[in-house]
Amino acid sequence: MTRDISSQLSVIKRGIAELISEEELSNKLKKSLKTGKPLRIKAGFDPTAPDLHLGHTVLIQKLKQFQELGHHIIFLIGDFTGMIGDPAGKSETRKPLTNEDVAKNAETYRAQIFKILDEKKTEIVFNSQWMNILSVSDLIILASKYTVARMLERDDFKKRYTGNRPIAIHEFLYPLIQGYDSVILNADVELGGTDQKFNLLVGRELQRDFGQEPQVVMTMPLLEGLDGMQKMSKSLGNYVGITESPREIFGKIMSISDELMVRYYELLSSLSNTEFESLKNGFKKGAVHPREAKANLAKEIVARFHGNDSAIKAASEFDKIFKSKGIPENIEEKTITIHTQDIGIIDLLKSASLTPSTSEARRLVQQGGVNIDGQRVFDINLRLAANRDYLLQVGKRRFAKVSIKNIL
RNA sequence: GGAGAGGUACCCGAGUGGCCAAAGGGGGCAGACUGUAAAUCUGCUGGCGCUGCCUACGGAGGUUCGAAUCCUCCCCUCUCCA
Repeated sequence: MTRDISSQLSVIKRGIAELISEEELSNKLKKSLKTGKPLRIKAGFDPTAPDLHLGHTVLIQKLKQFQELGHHIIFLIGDFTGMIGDPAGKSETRKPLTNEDVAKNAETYRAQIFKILDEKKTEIVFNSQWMNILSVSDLIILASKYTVARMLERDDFKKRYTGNRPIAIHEFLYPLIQGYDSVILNADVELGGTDQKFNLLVGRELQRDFGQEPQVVMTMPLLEGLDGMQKMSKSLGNYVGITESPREIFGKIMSISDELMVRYYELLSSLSNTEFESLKNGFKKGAVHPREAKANLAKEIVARFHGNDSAIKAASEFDKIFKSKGIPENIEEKTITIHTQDIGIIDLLKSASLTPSTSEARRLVQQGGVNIDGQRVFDINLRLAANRDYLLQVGKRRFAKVSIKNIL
């Protein structure tokens, strides 16, 4: 910890949504510098969704910055809440996670976050460690520290309450449990998305009740998903998973709107503030070509998770397919076995899993979305002879080399 | 416990006996165009043995030639009262 307070603060504050409060943080940093004790930085994750996406990395990038400043990162896996199961409001019953699931998901997390964080300097904890041994009376005491009216201050509770939508009792316990985690961990700072603000603030109250100095609360903006409207989430399908292939990640970044690209630069790229501002202005004035800027962003992000070479390859592959209308390398090869001399195009598309249903296959052919050996096909009754290979293209980006073998 | 409102496709949301595989919007997919899987425009968007058939409007029965729409019971959500 060699950095002075103001330079630490400028790094920490970059890109954040809210800081409660800067003064408290500054005091904590001062104390830390004086005593040589790093600050304890907490961030919690839900193990029900083991796959991290770019939205999560906004937060993890911030943790990394703290880490680089020499502070102690505590990565909390909320396995206790995960094992209870998901809150109400869902029509389908969700099966609660088993110990095995949690362990597996935690392993996945570990592998994923250490693409960004330094493994040696990161502490991973599970809140089941202390929640499992909390007695009912302890829980009731915990619950007595908060009121319904205060719970209803939380925006989504309020919205549901006024919108006549259900709120299950245990949902009120979640903020309390999360706050209690901060007490147990003696957190100095807790990071979360802006949607976590309420929960994080509950942590402050509880710490005060338990005689601790309240944690500083820092929220990071929620990253919009690929649609640019709703927050990025797996269930909405508008996400970029960090374990996805370079080609997928690159393509998905290229598919975002120009407007959203600026936002992604702001929250995801490692550009400095001044670099970001100049890019933003250049874009506004038309000096920066949006396509090029987007490709650079896509490359940066692919490189982060797959390395530089993969990024360059993904970029050239993308150009090949979409700029020069070429075909990618490494096309998936499939063999279809039939018992007749030939096979109908619709059947083939379905057998090769290029479409989920025959109806979908029909629609695609009728709409001109299917090419065979570079030739567009419109006839849904077209039959293809067996014992040869075909290059199938469905839409712009689904390719397959299909070999049809007949066994009579 | 009582009274009332409601549960529609991936999501939101219309529809109160046949013209409803169900308006409209969002999302998704495809095509055109292009600077990209941007933007914009157009089409499509339950399944299948596809000019027809099957499944579908919380669940199970019933009335009817015919039901998302009417009746009965059940499940779930919300509001007010206790």
